[in-house]
Amino acid sequence: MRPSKRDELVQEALKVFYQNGFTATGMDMLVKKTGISKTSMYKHFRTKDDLILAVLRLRDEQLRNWFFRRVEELASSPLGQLLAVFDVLEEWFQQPDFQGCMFIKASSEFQCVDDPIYNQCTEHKKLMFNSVLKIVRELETDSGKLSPEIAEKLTRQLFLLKEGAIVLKHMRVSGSAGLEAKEAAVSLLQANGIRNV
Amino acid sequence: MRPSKRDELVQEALKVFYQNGFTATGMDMLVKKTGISKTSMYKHFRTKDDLILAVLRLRDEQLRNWFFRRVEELASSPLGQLLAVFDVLEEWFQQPDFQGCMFIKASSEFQCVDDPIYNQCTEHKKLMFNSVLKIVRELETDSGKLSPEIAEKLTRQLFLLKEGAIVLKHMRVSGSAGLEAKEAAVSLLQANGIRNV
DNA sequence: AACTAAGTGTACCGATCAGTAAGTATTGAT
DNA sequence: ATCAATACTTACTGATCGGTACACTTAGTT
Repeated sequence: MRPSKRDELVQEALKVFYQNGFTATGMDMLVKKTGISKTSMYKHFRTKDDLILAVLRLRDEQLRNWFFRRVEELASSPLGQLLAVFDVLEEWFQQPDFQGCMFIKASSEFQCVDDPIYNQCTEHKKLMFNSVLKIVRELETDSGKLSPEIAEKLTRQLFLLKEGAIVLKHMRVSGSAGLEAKEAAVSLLQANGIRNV
Repeated sequence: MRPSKRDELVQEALKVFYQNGFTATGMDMLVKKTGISKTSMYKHFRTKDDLILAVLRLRDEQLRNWFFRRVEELASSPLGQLLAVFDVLEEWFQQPDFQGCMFIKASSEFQCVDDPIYNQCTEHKKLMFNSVLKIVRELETDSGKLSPEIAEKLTRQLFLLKEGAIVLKHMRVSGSAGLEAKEAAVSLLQANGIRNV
């Protein structure tokens, strides 16, 4: 198999776009930073937007896999995993190269509703949401599982905390946004009658 | 006094930057959209970044004034105002030209910690935070006001909900993010022993 | 009438933008 | 050894970038 230039390009482009922004990063800068020739880039991707889409696909895979693998490493019960979500969030924030959520940032630069880049960003968030929802559905109350409606509502509320934490951490408004979100999450779980929280 | 071209420029530039992004909007596009000559622009602002800073200053003033005036119109008690924060948030989301938070987006494009634009964005968030904090400090529990530490912690949690709602609304992940945030806020207030919520 | 402040249009600067063309070097499989 | 795929270098396109130079108009003040 090929550990090809293409993958190498996408990986490096991810770093540059993440740190420098999408519009602000020119293809010539990518040539300089990756050492890959422009001809070669355009053989793999027809346009810059196509490259960005590939970068976002990689990031989606990377982040979701890493995130929920860590969650599973930290806890096995549904309740434990749900709380671990916020611990992993904080882990992410503490990484030295943390610069916010790539998808929030990309959707800030490509806001048009029918832009494929914008839509890929929303798709990522929906996938993250569904992964959290899956955990919430397994939670135990004193009277068994949550109703589907309550589970969805609770997940939406927890998701608000998560996204807010990402933004406020990136904007340096809050130093420990992950932990604050976790505390708030505990309150929300208790308010919904979750056992043993 | 002059209702001058300068103000006109900043107001129009705000709209264009908001809908189209900062880096993606060139000065020539601003000429086209505002009808103001480039010479004139550069007589008022030395650089594009200076113009952006002026735009953000205007936006900060506009948004904060509007937001908390609406909050005061909707309720007079501290508890009522705090809940009204999320109603006003939802009002904002329902405006047809809503395109997310200008400061979150600007800080996505200008991420460098020592960039004046980035710093003005964080400043706006801190001002918003302090305004909410001021309300929280007036809340009544069964045993009087909240301790300063609890008040700050609660405000941070509510702020997470607010920022999360902005992002998820902008990314069309949640259709009624303001109301969801409000429900979550109620739970957090109850969890902190606030009276009559 | 003379002066000033604030605005305009046009043309330009060098740099960079996304993307292409043409020709050459490197590589691995057969 | 040959062949084809892949990547390379260099140079280029036309458009646009942020920003400037210069000559002109307009309006208000004195």
